[in-house]
Amino acid sequence: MNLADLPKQYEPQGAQDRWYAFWLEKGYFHAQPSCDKPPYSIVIPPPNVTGALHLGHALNNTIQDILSRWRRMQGYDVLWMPGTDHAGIATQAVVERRLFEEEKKTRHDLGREELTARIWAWKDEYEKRILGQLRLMGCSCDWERTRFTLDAVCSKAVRATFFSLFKAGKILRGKRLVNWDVQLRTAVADDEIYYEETDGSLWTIRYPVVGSAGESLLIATTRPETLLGDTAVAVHPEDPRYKHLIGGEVEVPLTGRRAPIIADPLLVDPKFGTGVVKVTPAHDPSDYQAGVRNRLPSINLLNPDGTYNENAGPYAGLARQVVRKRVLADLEAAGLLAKTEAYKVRLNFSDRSKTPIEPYLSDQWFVRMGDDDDGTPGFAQRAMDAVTSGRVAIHPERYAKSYLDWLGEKRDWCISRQLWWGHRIPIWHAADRPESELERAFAGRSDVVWRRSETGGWLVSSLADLSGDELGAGGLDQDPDVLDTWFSSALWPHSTLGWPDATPELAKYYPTSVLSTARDIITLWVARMVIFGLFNRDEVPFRDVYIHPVIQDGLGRRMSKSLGNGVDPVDIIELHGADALRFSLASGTTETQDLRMPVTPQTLPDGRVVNSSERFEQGRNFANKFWNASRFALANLADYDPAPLDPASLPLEDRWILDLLSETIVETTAELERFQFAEAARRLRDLIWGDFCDGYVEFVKGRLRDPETRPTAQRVLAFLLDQLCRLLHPIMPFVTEQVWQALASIAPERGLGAPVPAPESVCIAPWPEPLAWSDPNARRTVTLWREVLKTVRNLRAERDLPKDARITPILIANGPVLAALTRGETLLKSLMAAERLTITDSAARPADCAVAVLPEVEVVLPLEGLIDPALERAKQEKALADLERQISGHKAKLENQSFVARAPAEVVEQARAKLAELESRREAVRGLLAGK
RNA sequence: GGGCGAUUAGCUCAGCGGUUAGAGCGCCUGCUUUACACGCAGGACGUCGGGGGUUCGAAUCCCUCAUCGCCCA
Repeated sequence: MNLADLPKQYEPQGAQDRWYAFWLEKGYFHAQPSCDKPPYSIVIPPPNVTGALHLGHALNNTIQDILSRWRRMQGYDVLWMPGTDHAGIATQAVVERRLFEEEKKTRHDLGREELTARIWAWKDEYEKRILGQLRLMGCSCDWERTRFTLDAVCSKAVRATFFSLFKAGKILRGKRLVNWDVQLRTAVADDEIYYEETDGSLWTIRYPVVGSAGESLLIATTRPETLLGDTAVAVHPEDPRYKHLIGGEVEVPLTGRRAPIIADPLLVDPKFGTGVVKVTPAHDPSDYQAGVRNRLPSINLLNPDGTYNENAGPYAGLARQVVRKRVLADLEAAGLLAKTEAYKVRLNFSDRSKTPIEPYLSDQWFVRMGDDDDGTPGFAQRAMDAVTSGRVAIHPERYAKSYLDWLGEKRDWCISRQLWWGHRIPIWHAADRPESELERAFAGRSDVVWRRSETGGWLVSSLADLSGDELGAGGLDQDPDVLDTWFSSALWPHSTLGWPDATPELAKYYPTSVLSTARDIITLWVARMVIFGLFNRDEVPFRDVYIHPVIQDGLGRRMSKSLGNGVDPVDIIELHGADALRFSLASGTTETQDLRMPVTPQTLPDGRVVNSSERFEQGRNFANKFWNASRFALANLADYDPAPLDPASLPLEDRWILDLLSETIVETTAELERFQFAEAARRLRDLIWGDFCDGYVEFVKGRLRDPETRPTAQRVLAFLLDQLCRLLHPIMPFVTEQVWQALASIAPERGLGAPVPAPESVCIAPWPEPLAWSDPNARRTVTLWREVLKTVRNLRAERDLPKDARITPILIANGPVLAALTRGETLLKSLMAAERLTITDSAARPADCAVAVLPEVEVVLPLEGLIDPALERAKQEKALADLERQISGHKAKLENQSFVARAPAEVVEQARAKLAELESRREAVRGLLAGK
């Protein structure tokens, strides 16, 4: 192969297109349940079809692909299951917003069927885009098995799960206070709302005390209109101002209703405001809790669209803001408004519609998380046990705490959403009637169960859709709600494998090996997968959970569209290539919780200005470095001859790099096993750049020029390149395949001993094994050579020698060190570009010379006429002072009796040896100074 | 309010009880040395957030304060 055939700079685009297609064509990513390789499986955290992938996705999928490719090379039958999530409210909100912006229509103008059709179209577009992005990144997913949380396979699992939950009594229905989005007309989860401080007012309202003429309670509130739903007022039980009123009643202004004065130490802070609060259980979360504690009735004032309902009497049918105005005016008129003050209010907004959230009492469906009445551990407890027992291991370990804390609350999971996009709840409502009618209608059917509803009537759940006429025309109405998105996501590790059917995939790949995800969904998603995995399969869904860091910009802010600080992985691929993206991300994947990437604008070849980060240049440069080292090797392998080789007879520098390679294989493997991606990347970079490129390539150049030594050097070089491709492949799949294929064309058979044919792709090449031998002596010797070389260069640079100056270095050493240097004489001389190299045990030095005293060798550079003696002397004096400082440090340590007595013997010994070495170097430097 | 984490070179991060605290980027100096200027060679830059403690020995363990971030109320 000719150097001219290979571009000087690595061209990622061509390699990406070519080799990704090749891998697909070969079917390397397709798992085979029938094969006898052991399984290794990962399910992708399905990206939401709301939008395209961001850098966080790129990071997570890089990790998963590293694991998948590495394990595939290790000989596992790897299944990386790809797919996407319908993302319920998020997707519906996006489509609804667009519908309104573009056509000024709401979902009610379209109807359920038409709206969901539009969302499906959106889904098709984004699913395609997302999966395309994963391919661009090089992800080795099993595309033939791609799933979608709303497809037939996943839907079947959802239906089966709901049905068995219902049958097992784990499904509850009840009135609960939820975060209500009045625009989308649905409950939203706590994590789907955000807070904002706004300027509001604090109104103080007078509540007359019943039966105590003239006495009244002053109550401050930011939401005066909710007094229409007050069912109590509360004071602190120990508050002397109000103790005498507890048990009495007040008149709720404007309603003509009476409400009790209750004592509640949790709800009331006597130091805040007037020390009296109104209690509106249907419209405030803490009031709701107080209502439950004190058995208060609730009055729901709201219609689903946010207007006030008939319970608001004369205010019925009005919007919240209008009600507030009228209530305030009416209070003023009645003389019951005592005070109005400006006040900062913390308002909740829906993340989806950006409108204020109303706490709203509504019928919702729940999955029971608590333990059974007889003490049998419930869902939350079982999921906690899975982690505390170690059946699921979370990495880094500290994240197990948030998992356990959250589950420890054992709060029921609200699974209903008043949306149109999602899995419809498989419940049919029937009016009250004798149970015998149900028994008759569903006689002989095991796929239908029913239960009495707490509001009267029947709830019927079924595995198959019911027509609605089973109890006579119109006797059954399907519940309009859909399930929380997390319900289907919680099934992902087994639903994607075909459960409830007993598929070969389910048998082989469940439980999966690793789940890689972000910490913000440990509770929402990870915990729930464990719960449903245990419920449906009686087995945890994965053995290891890896929590990756969150990517932020340089200021520590999350990347987001609204901030304009987001980095699009596709842009990075276009700028620097997929390997650069992957390597840079892997390098940042430490155990830290946040990964900062300072964002800088950059111009694409087509002129578009996009966000990038300088950190990606790290990966680009490394890919290019590897590419060029490979070019060098390939160009020198033209006449490669795969004859057998005896590793024992190789030169020291070969044995040195092979020993380093072997060590890196062991360590990189260990780092990957421990999910230490940054460490793995660092070790590979150090070996390839620091040792192979900077060291070995320079060492071997001379031998490649000599026909005598060339064949052996070539065989080692081909072997090294082969091994490096394999090691680097999981992180940088494209450049390694590009090199692998080029290598195959000139050195198809390679290996350290007897040559063997190389696999047709690095993608399926076995993961490297460490060598059977190690050679500490080669390591020591070559390390010494490199130190000496560095020292000579350093002397040249520091003494400002002209670059073409012919030097004649002298190396002074004794015993084994002298021998080690002598073995490297030819190599050292050539790499120093020395006219003459003297290696000796004689301490005689020329008069004018620059000297560096290393621990075991003195490097002397004769510089007759080129040297300023005063300057040289100053340098040696500085070196002497440096040594003195260190010597006194070590002396003090060794004179300390407790150190000698208490420190481990080997540490003391080390200190003694170090001191001896420092002292001998000092002697040498003193000698130099004396000679001047 | 509770929990978790961070604070080390200008920036991004390693190091987590034992030599003189490291890397990449950036910075400075010199180099068209036929693999690579996305490079090579060399260099400068840190009282490891403050204070206390444990220890023969602390960036590393403990306590405390400060600042920042995340999660849960």
